[in-house]
Amino acid sequence: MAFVYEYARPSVTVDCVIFGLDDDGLKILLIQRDGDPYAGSWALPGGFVEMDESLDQAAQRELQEETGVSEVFLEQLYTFGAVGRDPRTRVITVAYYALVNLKDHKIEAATDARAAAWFALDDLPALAFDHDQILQMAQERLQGKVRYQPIGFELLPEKFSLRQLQRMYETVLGRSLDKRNFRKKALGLGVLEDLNEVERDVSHRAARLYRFDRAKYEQLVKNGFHFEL
Amino acid sequence: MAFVYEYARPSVTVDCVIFGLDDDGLKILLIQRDGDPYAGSWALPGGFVEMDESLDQAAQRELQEETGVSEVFLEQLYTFGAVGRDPRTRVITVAYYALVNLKDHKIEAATDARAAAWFALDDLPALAFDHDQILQMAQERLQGKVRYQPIGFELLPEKFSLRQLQRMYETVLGRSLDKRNFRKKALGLGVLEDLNEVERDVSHRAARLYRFDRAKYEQLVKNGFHFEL
DNA sequence: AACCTATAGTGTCTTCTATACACTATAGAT
DNA sequence: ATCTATAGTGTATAGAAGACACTATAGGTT
Repeated sequence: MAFVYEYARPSVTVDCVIFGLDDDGLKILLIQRDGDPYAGSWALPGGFVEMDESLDQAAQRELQEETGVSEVFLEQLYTFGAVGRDPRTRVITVAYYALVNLKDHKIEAATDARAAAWFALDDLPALAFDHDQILQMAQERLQGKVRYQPIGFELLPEKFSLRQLQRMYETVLGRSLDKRNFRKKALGLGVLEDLNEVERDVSHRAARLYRFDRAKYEQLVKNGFHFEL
Repeated sequence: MAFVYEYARPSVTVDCVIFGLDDDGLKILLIQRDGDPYAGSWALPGGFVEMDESLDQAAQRELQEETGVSEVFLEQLYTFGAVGRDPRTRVITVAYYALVNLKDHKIEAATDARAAAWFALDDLPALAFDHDQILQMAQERLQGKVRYQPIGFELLPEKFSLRQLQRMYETVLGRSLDKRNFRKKALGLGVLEDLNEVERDVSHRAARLYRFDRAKYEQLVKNGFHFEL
């Protein structure tokens, strides 16, 4: 492995853009940096990739260490490698993104972060490094992807009503959808399992609850079905 | 920059999947490796990222050095970082892909490669490292992307007939398309400039020639137009 | 008990888009 | 003059997307 030391080579980090949904809309998870550079600034959770872990594993580990959030479905977003993006030295970062149901994931700041917190997308602090660029690309990817793949189900609780599903789509897409057309289409996809249950303790007519049937979804995809919502 | 030496950190390379089109169909550009590991094997052109160049620049440089192909529009594909993908040490590779018109790009093997050559996709040699995986992902991306973005124009010469355009789409998508419907749709997009010229020296009725109007395309995209072919 | 409020749930019509499909025109070769 | 290979053109049908308004009901309020 001598060549590793022959020249200075770029280092590799991972950074995670974690989207969460609650009644106020979309949020993202940030940490407050403890060490230099950008000490005190808010940043995406992330850190250096170790020799004995894959990129995916590194992203999961850093997310867990810095925020306490674990077991999320992280998807690779893009790799950022501009020369000056870290003021200290050359750092290439592989960015990941994920969607989580905000209520399922309690956060706890840890180790190399002062704090971890959810921020509304329209009320963000200044971010360290080029993390604003990374976030922007993540939002674009999310909007593009949610239209033809049912990734958005990660944002919802296990059991959800069609209204919750519609609001999630409206929030992510940033526009309103027609109720009847949405329901027709969502049910027509054949990946929602009707639980024969209704909401409880709501002061209006209770909605039926559904579950996302991932097995049926994967079967349809295998047969070449093309999703779109 | 002391920390670079405190621990062994993964190295970073770039690899390029270059698709070319000629009358026989889709080809990809490979180099024969000169040094270990996999000496003599065919592989995707690529190499280590230097400290003072961006990832995109590194991909362009390695492609030029190893194959003589330059000035192509490289797009980032995915970053591969499994622990054992290079037998020597830990190497993370950022994969790029591009489409070129085969006749415009004469290849010339150089420096750290024995040879460079185009290979038909259905008649490939065994590839070094995990390059078969990278290639497979590139093919999937290409098929997905060609349907809703006019990237395929890179595969054609500057001036082309609608027949050439249709054959290119058929080749990439792997299925045949209806001539009249294809022409209707292609012309309807409004990004083809009619050059008021026809083919020369063909032993049949000569086809009109068109040019891809990138400026018009970008203007339409900016106004939220959603392409699909 | 009557009423209020908030959301659930339901169908039809119109418009647009995708697809299937067959013949005439013409440049160059024979 | 004829042949060959490809250019170029329009319509009809089927399916998908989008617009649109009312009745039903759980719980709260008076």
